[in-house]
Amino acid sequence: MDKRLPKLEKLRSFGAIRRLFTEGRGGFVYPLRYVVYAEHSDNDEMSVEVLFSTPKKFLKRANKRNKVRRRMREAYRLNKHLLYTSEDPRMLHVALIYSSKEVIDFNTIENATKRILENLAK
RNA sequence: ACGCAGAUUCGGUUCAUCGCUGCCUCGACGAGAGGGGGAGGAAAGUCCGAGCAACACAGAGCACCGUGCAAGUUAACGGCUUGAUAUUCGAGAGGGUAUAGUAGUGUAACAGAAAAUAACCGCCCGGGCAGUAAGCGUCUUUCGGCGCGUCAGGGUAAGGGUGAAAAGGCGGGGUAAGAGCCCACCGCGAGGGCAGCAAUGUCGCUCGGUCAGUACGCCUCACGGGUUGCAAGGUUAUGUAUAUCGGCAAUUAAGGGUUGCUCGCCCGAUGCCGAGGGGUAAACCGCUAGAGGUGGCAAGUGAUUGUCAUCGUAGAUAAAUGAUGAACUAAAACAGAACUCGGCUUACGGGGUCUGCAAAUUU
Repeated sequence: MDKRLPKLEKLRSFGAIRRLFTEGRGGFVYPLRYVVYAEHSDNDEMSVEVLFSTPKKFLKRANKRNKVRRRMREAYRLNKHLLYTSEDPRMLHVALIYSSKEVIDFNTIENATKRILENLAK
């Protein structure tokens, strides 16, 4: 199973991000908010681009934002197979946004990430 | 030893599994494999000073801002070092704070008679007791004397519980009472000698009789200050404008630039010709070897400097340097590079080293 998360799987294009936030649909699983935009895949293969964000509004200190973002990325990396085993191949753009003023431990973040990915895979 | 003071230093480590990033080698510049790098003492605040870059540059006056003891140090500084003076905390080692000038000028809460002119209380002097006010007691035969009170006048700044601060202090003389009014000593100021580069210190010296209040401002003086910051700025690809630039013609006027204002200076509407390029958070350069680190020796009290040797030490771009588990040992503190340095300030669990202090306690 491929657990790597190279730069190619990160959402980096400005236009795609703008489209994601204007046209995507969202949800919330404590402590994460997520936004998703789906397209039909051209070659019938699953392809996902993901974006992690920790707003300065919730965590003032840069080192805390770093810590949380790294936990989110790690949780996604270890569980992204949930998406790739989906029955319905699409091209997905996903944004995961941290929404808590506390620095939360890895297990909670991982459980939230799992539930979000299971929802998206349906 | 415990306890203090100062300086300096460390800022979790190891293992396992799974990852991220850029560099080197193989491969084809791809995929992939291997190797060896990968946050801090403050990376932070953005408070000073520089480098670097672009733009501006015609100067003058006024304003504005910053700095303000001396000498040194440095690329530079408002930093640092050593020292000076005053004040303050501490038993001590030591620590904190302040510092140009005073010619002029303003303000000083509360308290206090009064906050710098001198008034008030008080003290003293001689006079009146009626005209708007007050006489009384006592001695005396009376005139009148004495005492108290009271009224206005004059002389005083010794005393007046305050306060951050009260117009030199103490003693003697002097006086109606007092006062540097006079004198001695101390203090203060000026000069001179000596010590020091200097700030300044000091004196068996000379002069001045009062010369010196404190705090905060205004003010004055000296020195300094162009603006914007790597999203600076440059190269390449694509290439449809209204930005922008140059030339010519035309026009002197709205406006713009020159840190703020005034003057001065410069540019100018529009047309034609030529150059140019918005966006795509495009790619690359800038981008890390630098006033660099470490060690030795030498100079210096020191900041620092010189010299020799040696080391190679993050360069990301939606943004890497991590996650989980285990052990040490206790779920380490503050905290995350964004062009680069020198400082300052602020945050910080727990240690290590060196030097010094010694009031109390224990050995």
